[in-house]
Amino acid sequence: VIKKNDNIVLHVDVNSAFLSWSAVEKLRCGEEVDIRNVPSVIGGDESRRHGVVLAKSVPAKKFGIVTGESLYSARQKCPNLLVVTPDFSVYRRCSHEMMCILREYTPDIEQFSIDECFLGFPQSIKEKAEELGYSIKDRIKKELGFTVNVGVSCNKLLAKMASELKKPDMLHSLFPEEIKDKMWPLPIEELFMVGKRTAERLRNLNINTIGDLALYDVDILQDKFKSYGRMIWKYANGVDESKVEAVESEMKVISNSVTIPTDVRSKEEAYSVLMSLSENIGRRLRKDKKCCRSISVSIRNSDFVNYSHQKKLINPTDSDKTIFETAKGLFDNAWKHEPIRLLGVAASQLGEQSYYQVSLFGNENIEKKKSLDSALDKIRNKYGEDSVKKSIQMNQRKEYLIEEYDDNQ
DNA sequence: TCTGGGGTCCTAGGACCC
DNA sequence: TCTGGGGTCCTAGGACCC
Repeated sequence: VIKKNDNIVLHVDVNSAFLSWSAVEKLRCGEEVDIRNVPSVIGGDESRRHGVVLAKSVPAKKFGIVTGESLYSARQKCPNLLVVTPDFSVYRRCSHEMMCILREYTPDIEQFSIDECFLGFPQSIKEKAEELGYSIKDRIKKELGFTVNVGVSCNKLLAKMASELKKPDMLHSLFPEEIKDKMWPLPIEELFMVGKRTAERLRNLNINTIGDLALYDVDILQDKFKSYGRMIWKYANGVDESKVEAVESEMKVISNSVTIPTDVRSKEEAYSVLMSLSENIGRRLRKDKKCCRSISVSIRNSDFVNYSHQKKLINPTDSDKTIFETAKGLFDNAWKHEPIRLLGVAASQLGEQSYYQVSLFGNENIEKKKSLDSALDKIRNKYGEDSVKKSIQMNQRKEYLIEEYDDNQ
């Protein structure tokens, strides 16, 4: 039974976002070549082991280069590949400029990621929906210099699937009556929320296309894939009851992780990294006026195996020191004494700072920690913090400062 | 010089309580 | 003495998204 949805939803998706945005920025700065027209990718610094493809140009795609693969392998496919360093401040700016334009069309707008968003409209505009989509697409191209794909349908899932159909600089509709022709022939992994692992398991059931999934027995899917089975079956049938959420939902987790340029082998080195990660988390918590009630530490070893430990806190906190001390303890319990490639710290079970402050009692050191953290926030805001190296120097300095406030929490 | 970083959500199993 | 089940909380791990 397909539920009828009374809304029109547009999905706007920037084509090769990072690459397009870097291209626009380079042209703006007077560079001659448009990197969109040559085999190019956006990729990180391989010497810091950030060597993955974050976005690719259309010519690069013709060499079989895919997002997420290593630059090493991308270069083997295309020896003359141009690799461009990402510039996230440019991306944030371009994203913001696009969102400002989109907001002119409706207040019912949900940003889904840095380069995607959903726009909700009343059913009454249905006849003009495509025209509206085209004008949005062309206006972004004209005013901002990059192209987007637009999907038009009656719910978010179908609008998103529509915008993925053929790229770049295209608009597609995907209303329920078009599902059979436009969506069902696609391979199963092109369905939103069906990744590599699920695609493999579905293929073992002889489910190869989205249509195969749509027509499969939902009870068997539910048995094998639990709630996820029913969800992807609904998606394959174009059913999605979720609303365009114009109000930003509260962040549930704040995390920070880093691939270390060379494997960490000692506890002390690991502690230094955990300290700067903890400070980053603490600062962001305080900026959002939030406290966390749970901390987790993740480790990726040199064989790329990940594991993590987490711990619920007795008292919610936004203190660098408490986060760090907890992370240190978690690390000591988790670490298998093998070379470490990546370390991460995450704070979850977030809640309002003010709520926790009134509900807290018996911890007089909170105010002391607060003043220390806010003093350091000011220093960091003034001088910036970025590189792990620089942070480690600051950490050592902070180590001294912190001794005076140690309360053995 | 092969493989980033930041998120959301779900499940399973154990502890503990009634 | 033995057996049982439901509910909640916590942790670890894994799927997916961009």
